[in-house]
Amino acid sequence: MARTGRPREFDRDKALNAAMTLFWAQGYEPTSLTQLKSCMGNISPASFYAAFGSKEALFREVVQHYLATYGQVMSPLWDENLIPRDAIERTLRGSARMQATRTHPCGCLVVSGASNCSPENEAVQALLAAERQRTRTGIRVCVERAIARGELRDCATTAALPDIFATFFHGMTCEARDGMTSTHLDAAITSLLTLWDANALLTTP
Amino acid sequence: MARTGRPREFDRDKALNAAMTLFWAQGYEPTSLTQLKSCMGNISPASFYAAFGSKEALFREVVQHYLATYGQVMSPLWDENLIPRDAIERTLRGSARMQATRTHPCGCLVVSGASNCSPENEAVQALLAAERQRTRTGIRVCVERAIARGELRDCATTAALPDIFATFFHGMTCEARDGMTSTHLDAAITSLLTLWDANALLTTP
DNA sequence: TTACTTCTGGATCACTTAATATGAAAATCT
DNA sequence: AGATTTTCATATTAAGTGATCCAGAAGTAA
Repeated sequence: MARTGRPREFDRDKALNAAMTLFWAQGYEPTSLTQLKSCMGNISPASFYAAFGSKEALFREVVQHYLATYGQVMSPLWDENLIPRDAIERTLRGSARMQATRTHPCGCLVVSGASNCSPENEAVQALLAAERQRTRTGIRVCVERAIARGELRDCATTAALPDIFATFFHGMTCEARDGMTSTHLDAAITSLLTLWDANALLTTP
Repeated sequence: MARTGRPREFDRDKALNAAMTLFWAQGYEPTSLTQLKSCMGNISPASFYAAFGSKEALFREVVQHYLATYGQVMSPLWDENLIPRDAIERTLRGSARMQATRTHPCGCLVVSGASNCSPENEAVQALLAAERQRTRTGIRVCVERAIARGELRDCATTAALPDIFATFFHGMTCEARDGMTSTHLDAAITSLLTLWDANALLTTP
């Protein structure tokens, strides 16, 4: 795009990554422009606004970047080549490991990125809420597919499975941020999945 | 205490309740003094600081008030007269109904009250984190008591039950705030508890 | 009444917020 | 070279932040 003119002195990708880490740790509102500019390499206000537009625009870009990288732990949910149970198990385990890893802030940015918001930033909150809804849909589709494929009983217990998985999934953010280890989360997932297996149907191999 | 002098013109309890609602909906940091004073009956800064000390002091009082009222849905957890399974079921169902009720902000104040915090307000965050830890302990004690009483198998699945319940419990805040109804949460709890029953032992009546 | 205590309203504190304006510096293209 | 384009650093904007201060009003106790 910008072939001519003075090249920017800071690395835009590195700056975006640094911003993501800060937003991830503190959330949208408590993160100030001053903190952002500082962690992005002491860039000036002019450089910031020229490169990213505004705080909200930067946050939206951060969310997209997050979804394209760390958020990919959710991708099994949309992989129709996977057996539904596998898709959910991989998603849960992958997300648990990711959220509990200490090389970056704990928990999920989509869950905790804008959980405290004043009315004026409703749009930011809605952005993440929509993404969470997408996740719920993905889980529900997986369970319905399992029932349709005859891998899961069609009963009251399995009808509630999507809500259980979604609630558990979103709860992991709180647990991970409060220090629960990946090992503990993984054990909980193993135990939780016996709820699936208890309602599984035998499939002819 | 204050027998003499000019009596305050506003109702301190009503003001505290109004502040609780606002903190509950928006969280600690995004809630400004201006908003607080406004919702507390357009009281003046002087009146505010005389009655509550500071924003943080008010928040701590709000949390105590919350625990003493809405937070009482957790009390079965500490009632040793209840059968452990009952204690957990009542806590989950009571909390689900409370969190999804629309007469006040959705979700749990202890979970979402300070989830987005800058470093300078770490103390506020720690206050709620300690309370969440208390809940986890309560759940764990219940499960351990059930095992000790011979009502629950002692195996890997049941060892993970406390973490499952805690994660699910804290996840309800996200779901309730995103609009999940009490009915759906209740169905999820019913289904989740089959995980307990699948590992229950028969007790001689 | 008089003395004392407490609350109220308004002005104001120093500071931070997100966002601009300006002019010079540094690179590319013709 | 010279013209153009873009970025940079500094200063500055207006509004909002939590928190104080003070004069006066409104009550109680003697």
